[in-house]
Amino acid sequence: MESMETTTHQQGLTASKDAFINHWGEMGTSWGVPRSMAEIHALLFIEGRGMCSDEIMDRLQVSRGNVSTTLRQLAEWGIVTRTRQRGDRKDYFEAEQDVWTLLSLIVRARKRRELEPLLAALAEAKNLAPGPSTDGTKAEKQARKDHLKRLDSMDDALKRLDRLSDRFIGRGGKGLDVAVRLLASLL
Amino acid sequence: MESMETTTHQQGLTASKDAFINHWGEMGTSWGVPRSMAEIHALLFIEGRGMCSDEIMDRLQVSRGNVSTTLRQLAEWGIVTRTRQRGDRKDYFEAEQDVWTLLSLIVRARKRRELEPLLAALAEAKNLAPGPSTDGTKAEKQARKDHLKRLDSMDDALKRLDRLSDRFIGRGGKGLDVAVRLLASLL
DNA sequence: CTTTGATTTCAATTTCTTCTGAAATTTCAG
DNA sequence: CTGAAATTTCAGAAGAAATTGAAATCAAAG
Repeated sequence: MESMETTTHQQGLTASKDAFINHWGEMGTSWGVPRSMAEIHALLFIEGRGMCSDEIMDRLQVSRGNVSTTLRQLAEWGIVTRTRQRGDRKDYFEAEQDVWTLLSLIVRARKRRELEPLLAALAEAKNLAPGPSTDGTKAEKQARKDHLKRLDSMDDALKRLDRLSDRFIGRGGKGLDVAVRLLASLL
Repeated sequence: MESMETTTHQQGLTASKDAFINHWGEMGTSWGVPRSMAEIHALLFIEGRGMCSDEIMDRLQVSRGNVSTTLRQLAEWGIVTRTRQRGDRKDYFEAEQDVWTLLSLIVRARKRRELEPLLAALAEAKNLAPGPSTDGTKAEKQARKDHLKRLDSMDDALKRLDRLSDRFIGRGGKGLDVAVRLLASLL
């Protein structure tokens, strides 16, 4: 019976999608991303087509407000694109389908939001630190020197990562892919 | 007046340390790390010496229970080392001082806790997905094929990252440093 | 073995984040 | 301009996560 087969397949397909969505949402929480945001993204990714807010609400059982806010953020980060279909007032959203581009966009957004402010903070901490003047006991001088060294080593490492991500993630999208293949090939 | 100079320097040093601790704690929260855990780590890093729980409690104003639990986790991840001084019942803790080793340890811990479970979840999702049998409409067959392709592309990318991190982060500690310099030199 | 000092555990609490839902706003067709 | 259909906003509710603190446990010294 043809339709029974089809039903079974559909069930499997849906179960597989659900599993993906659930786990992606779970992962989100441990990375500081709200579960529902990760789930909405996972849904759009795994469906691979434009969806409107009503469909998303129904499928994931989340509120309209949540969907609206979340989609705006995802769109800001470039992970999701808003499109409209002619003769239809609704907005449709679809997720970036290329995984490396997706990862690049995520890295880029986090770099902006978090790495850059941290670098600014390190600069501030360096400013506050006393310079290497000659007074104080020997131990005090050493302590000031060591402190600056710690700040510098942290600063150096993060700046290096910052520049690297500019290079390999900047523009295009395949940069990350290239970098990973390159590293892998160099053992 | 010598002691005044010294006082000023001490103040600057403390202010600089505090700034570092505060910002590191702030960063922690946006990466899903409890603020107090990030702060405790920052304190140990920036002091660069063994500290006992009482000193940490006093300095950061956090509870004994919190300090105990947090230090155990940091020690589990290898970011912090527990030591004892002879003739002293207290435990002393000090943080890894090499920044690249530190970053490696962080990446390793997150990989274990999050990347590996996600890879397992993807395998599960693949299992649940219907295979590419020939029945159903043309559109249905295509949908099954596309779905598997999405899961595979995600799986591929994450597995690649998983393997890379094994290579460059595994053992030692300087692997990350090498990888970053390598990439930077290759433009 | 007992005492003392330290650490661990965990239920209760507090704090912070996320989510909801309805009102306000915007958009567009007619 | 008007009204229908959609989106956005945001105050409050719900929920999740972090933190406390005190009791239980453990460990070393005597």
